[in-house]
Amino acid sequence: MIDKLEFLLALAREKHFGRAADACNVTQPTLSAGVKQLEDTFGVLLVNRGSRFQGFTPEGQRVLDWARRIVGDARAMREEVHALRHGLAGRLRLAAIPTALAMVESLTTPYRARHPNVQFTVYSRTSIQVLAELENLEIDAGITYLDNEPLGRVTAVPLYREHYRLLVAADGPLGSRDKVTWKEVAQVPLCLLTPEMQNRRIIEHLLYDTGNSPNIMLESDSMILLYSHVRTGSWASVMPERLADTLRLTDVLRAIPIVEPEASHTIGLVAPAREPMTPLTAALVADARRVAKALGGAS
Amino acid sequence: MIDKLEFLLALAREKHFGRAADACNVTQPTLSAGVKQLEDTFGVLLVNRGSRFQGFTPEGQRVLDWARRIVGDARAMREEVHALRHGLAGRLRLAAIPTALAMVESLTTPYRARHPNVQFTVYSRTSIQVLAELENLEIDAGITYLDNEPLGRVTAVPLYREHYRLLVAADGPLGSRDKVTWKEVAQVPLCLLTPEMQNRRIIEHLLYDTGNSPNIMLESDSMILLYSHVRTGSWASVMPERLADTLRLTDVLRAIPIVEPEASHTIGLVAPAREPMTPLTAALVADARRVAKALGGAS
DNA sequence: ATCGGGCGATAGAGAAATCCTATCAAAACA
DNA sequence: TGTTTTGATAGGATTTCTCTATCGCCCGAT
Repeated sequence: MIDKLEFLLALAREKHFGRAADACNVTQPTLSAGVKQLEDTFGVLLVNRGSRFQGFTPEGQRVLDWARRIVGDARAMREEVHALRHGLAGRLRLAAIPTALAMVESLTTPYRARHPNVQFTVYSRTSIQVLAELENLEIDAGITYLDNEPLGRVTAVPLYREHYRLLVAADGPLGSRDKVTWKEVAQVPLCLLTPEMQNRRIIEHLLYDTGNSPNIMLESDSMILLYSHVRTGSWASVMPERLADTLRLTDVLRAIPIVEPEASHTIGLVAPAREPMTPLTAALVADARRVAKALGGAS
Repeated sequence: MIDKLEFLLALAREKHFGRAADACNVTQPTLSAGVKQLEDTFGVLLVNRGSRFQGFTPEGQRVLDWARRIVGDARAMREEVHALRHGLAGRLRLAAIPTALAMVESLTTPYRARHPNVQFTVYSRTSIQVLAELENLEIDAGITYLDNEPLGRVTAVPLYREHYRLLVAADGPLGSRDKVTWKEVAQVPLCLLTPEMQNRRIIEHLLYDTGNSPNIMLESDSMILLYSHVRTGSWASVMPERLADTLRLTDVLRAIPIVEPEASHTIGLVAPAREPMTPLTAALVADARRVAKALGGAS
């Protein structure tokens, strides 16, 4: 029964019988039969299909909600019983938005000190993907914006606030200033994330609000690519201050506060709003609260 | 998987492999194998057995908690999907303490008017049993004291308050009085519930507090037996006023308020604290809130 | 000490389910 | 119109499940 519900979850995220089957390590006929069996026991069609996957019926949606819950609980049960015998162990699957990737270590390092047998998998994802994968139990927790997208059924722990800075060489454009306006920044050629990233959209929005259209010289979905370019001193960028600090960019570049307006957004940890949480996730949330205090709350 | 968890639930309430197997409609070896399989997948012993059932291990207790939750959710899922297709239908299993049995109709009657396809099973149980069976998912909701036992993880809806009256013929002992004290009542030979019932313990406690020892002429766990005796006019009893009214005892007998102290206890509906509830239970809780208002709240 | 009954584990056979490979039909795409 | 993609179906092998029958153990009674 529970494995059939897992089929449904896989189908929900893959939207494709074949790929969902792969994800479950079964063949496509097996997954088809599993879904069909669920439909038989409920006496209701769960999936709309016309020679290809066409989404879930209303009943399917409800079953999907329950499936997420039940499958999640079953996993939490296994994990908890295992933890009772062998202490906290297993793999914690995280996803973070690119601008938060550099600070993940401030969560994982103290966590590992406390629970050395826990392994990590950390994905770089857009804020949308973080929430979607959290929903589908593909990850245990995420690090993303708390104040932009609607969060859904999650527990959120604010970690810090992004304050935006112009990263530029001292002898570059505006490099001698103590503060700059968004209007001025819009004149500077910039390196930014690609537009599917919320950080890019936030910054773009602030730039467009000045009435000017910014000049994005280079864009990438990889922070390490942006970092290596900006570090040369020949490219400018707009970044959260804490990120620039963590990357040691402020050693070689100026990080100039951008005003009018002084925008900021909250970044935090999100975990499924399950009660109780899995032991691994619960420990992470507890650590996150401690770290948030160390980081000066969400200030 | 889920059916194995059901085995565990049955074992928890029957405390006996054979009887638990019967309750699950399987043979004893099948249930034994199911439990063993759970133990194998978790890699932990769940049940202490020394040629007979000796309770659960600590890990078994935790698994049991999860099992209650998962099995309950699975049932709720089935019920909800069924309700989406065919409207509310099925069987609502209730348990009420004896002194509340007569008022159950004030819940079931409006419920049935709204949802004619729902069938009822109502058990007469002690307040302890109500909570235990609620815990083990043997019943969907219960009607019991809200202010005496610790309730545990339930949602409670207060329905009314029990105010105690001396039921006695007009020409019987104290029959002409407008109010009596517990001390006086302690002198009267009474018909009461048996001592495992909380109502009996409440009344006995009030009587003993006067320093006298009451004279319990007749006791039973059956309300209809008490009713038929008291109705003759030759036996006296102490009952909640609303109960006496519902049973029309006040037509033929006097119901004299008992003071010093004017004790009262709250009776209410209790349902598992599951979010979301099963549709049948949710509808019952909604009705209970309405009925509570009609009854004048918990006053 | 021995017998008898209750309880749960074990063995083995038959039944049922699950899962796979191979194939098919329909729709989508070029 | 041919090709590809997608999900359903058929048939057979394998695994899993569940039953009957029986055993071993503990306990209480004789």
